[in-house]
Amino acid sequence: MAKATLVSLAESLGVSRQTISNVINAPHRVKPETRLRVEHAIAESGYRPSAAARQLRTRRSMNLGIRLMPVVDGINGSILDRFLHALTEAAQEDSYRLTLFSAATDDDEVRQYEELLNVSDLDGFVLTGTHHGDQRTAWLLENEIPFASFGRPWSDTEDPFSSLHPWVDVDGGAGTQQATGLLLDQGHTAIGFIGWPAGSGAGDDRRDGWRRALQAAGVFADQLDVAVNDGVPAGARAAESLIAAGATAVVCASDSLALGALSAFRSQHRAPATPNVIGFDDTPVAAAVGLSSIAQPIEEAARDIIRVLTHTLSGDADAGRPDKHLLLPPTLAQRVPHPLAGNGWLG
Amino acid sequence: MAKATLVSLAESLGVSRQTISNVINAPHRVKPETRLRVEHAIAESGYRPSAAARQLRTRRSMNLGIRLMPVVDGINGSILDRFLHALTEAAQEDSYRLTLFSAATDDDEVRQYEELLNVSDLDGFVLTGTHHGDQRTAWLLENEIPFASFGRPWSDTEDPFSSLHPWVDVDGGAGTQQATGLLLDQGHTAIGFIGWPAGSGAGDDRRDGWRRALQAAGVFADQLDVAVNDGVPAGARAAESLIAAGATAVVCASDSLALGALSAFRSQHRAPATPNVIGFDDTPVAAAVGLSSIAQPIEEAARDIIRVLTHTLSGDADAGRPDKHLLLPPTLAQRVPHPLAGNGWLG
DNA sequence: ATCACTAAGTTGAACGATCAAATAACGTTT
DNA sequence: AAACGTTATTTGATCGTTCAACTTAGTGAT
Repeated sequence: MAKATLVSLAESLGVSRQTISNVINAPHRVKPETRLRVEHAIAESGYRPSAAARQLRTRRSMNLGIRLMPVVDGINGSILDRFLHALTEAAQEDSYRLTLFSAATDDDEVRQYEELLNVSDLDGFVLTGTHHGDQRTAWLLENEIPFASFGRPWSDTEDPFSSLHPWVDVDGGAGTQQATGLLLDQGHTAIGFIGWPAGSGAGDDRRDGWRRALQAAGVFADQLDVAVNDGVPAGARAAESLIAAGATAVVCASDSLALGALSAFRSQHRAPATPNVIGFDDTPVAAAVGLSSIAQPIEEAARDIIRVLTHTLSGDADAGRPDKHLLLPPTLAQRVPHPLAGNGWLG
Repeated sequence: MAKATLVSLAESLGVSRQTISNVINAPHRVKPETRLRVEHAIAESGYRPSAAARQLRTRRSMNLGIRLMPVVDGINGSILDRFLHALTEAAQEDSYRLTLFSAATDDDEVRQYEELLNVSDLDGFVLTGTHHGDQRTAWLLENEIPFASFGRPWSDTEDPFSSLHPWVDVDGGAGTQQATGLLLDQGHTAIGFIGWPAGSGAGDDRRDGWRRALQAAGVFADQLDVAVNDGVPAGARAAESLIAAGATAVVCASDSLALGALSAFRSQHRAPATPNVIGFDDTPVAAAVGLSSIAQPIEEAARDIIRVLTHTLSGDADAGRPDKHLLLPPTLAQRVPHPLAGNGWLG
């Protein structure tokens, strides 16, 4: 038998196409009796509405685009995994779906926007990893494509809370500040920071948190600040230099770096009774070796991003509108390193 | 100005809509001169074809669905990341896009198929992690939905190479067999295997490879076979019991297990000069600690899956058809453990 | 009996592309 | 110059919905 459509179903039932459409999209408009009759016929015939026809008419695809970031490091990458998951589920709950695309660079990402909008109807985009002078947000704003970003718009001059596009971010600085505060409470004064080279927004923010905590405590430790590219070996080397400079504890911008640092402390037999290395992102590996780490509420962030984006898309009035800009607080996952853990992840 | 369509563009250019359509879809049919004129006008007007209208007419969405598996373990999860990436890129090259969805169980996955087919037009699905008695493949076949799976159809009675649906898989058994062979060559005879409880298809296949290698060498080692659920701690405990039983080397069904095993060997100071623990999947963490591991050609697998699936969808004749069933050989990434590595990942 | 209102259902007209068939333009051959 | 075969372009119909406007019937107030 031929594939069922609204018309074919309507004919066989003796009602109009619109009635069937109403059963699907606005059941309250149909008399319960006929509704049941139609619903039964739908199930019977295996009728499936054509999404294309609906999209053509309603001008909405219920599809959101998201870029799959290049795999950099299996350790930190796992948080992206969680994010993608939460995002998919949140979108699903609001009847949206996620369309993947991959791009090597930001420029490439913009090219992909163009391409995707040409061949696919996307209602909006989710951005991750915003940074200074981000070309992508500029392009999207200019072309009036709806989007929301995980990451605030980093700018030296403008207040992120007055930005034109919705965003959700985690207050990394508050996290490192809290972590540093904890180490201070435990009696450490020579607390180092291992982070990334300046300019990355999120990285600078994390460094600032560490600095703020020390300043508040009246401790001067600017010389205990190291900037390296991410990775376990780099973290170990950085920690070695910090130990040589007298550091007794470190806060790190990532778990990869922290894992290296932990290893450095252990191999120098400088491990105190209480945890003295704190990582960032609370990855599974951190949990496995008992590394304390700053945990981002990533699932919550994903839900908020979807909420704020779908709200923009639904075009509702501002009444009852969720906040367009959200800065979520991280939490500190405190752990006691396993007695054997951390010794020699990679020298 | 209003949004440009084929008709509005055609009018302003003094040509017919079909000519513009041809410029986009079959440029060779249009006189170079007019083609340039049209192309210029397209760029000028910022015209974007409506994907929905095209889909409605052509009855193809160029969209493939893929389920995002639950995050289980940051270590083994990273291979899924690579797979998803490669799949996205391969799809992109063939002008297909990937639509994500998540499902907690297989039953749930089938429900999602239903739902997705109702609200979204998907041309097909990519399945991962096939297993014995897989409900999903059965449902998809019954409803005549095109799909391809990463993972052969596991069955005790039927030959996977005569299965009705296309699949691509990696010959895990060949990998563990080769790995075991290498350990035999190095003089080990008491070689253990740490794998998962029977029934998982891929897991059983890996165990079989180990067994085949030992049988071929005339070694009997059935008592050195341990089945545990995946994880670093479980691997460590399993290795301890194997060491107690006299094992001098182990092959593992995953890097998580291998990491635990490496740790167990080190903490018992039983580390020989040559690597005696071999993992599976060649994850970034394995690379970081210098763990030898069986590497799946995951990018190649992804490309092959897309190729075979898109071919099915294009409906071309069997001539020039790629193989519907592909079993790819893994490779062994041999590494020398870092002197400090592996000591106490988690006892 | 009239009017206003709501509820239930119908109908014509889009939405914006592609397919298939028809026509126009053009150089070649007879 | 007529007939022919390509190539270039146009036209009519169609894909399957939803929107907006319309009919019809039923309810209750005036």
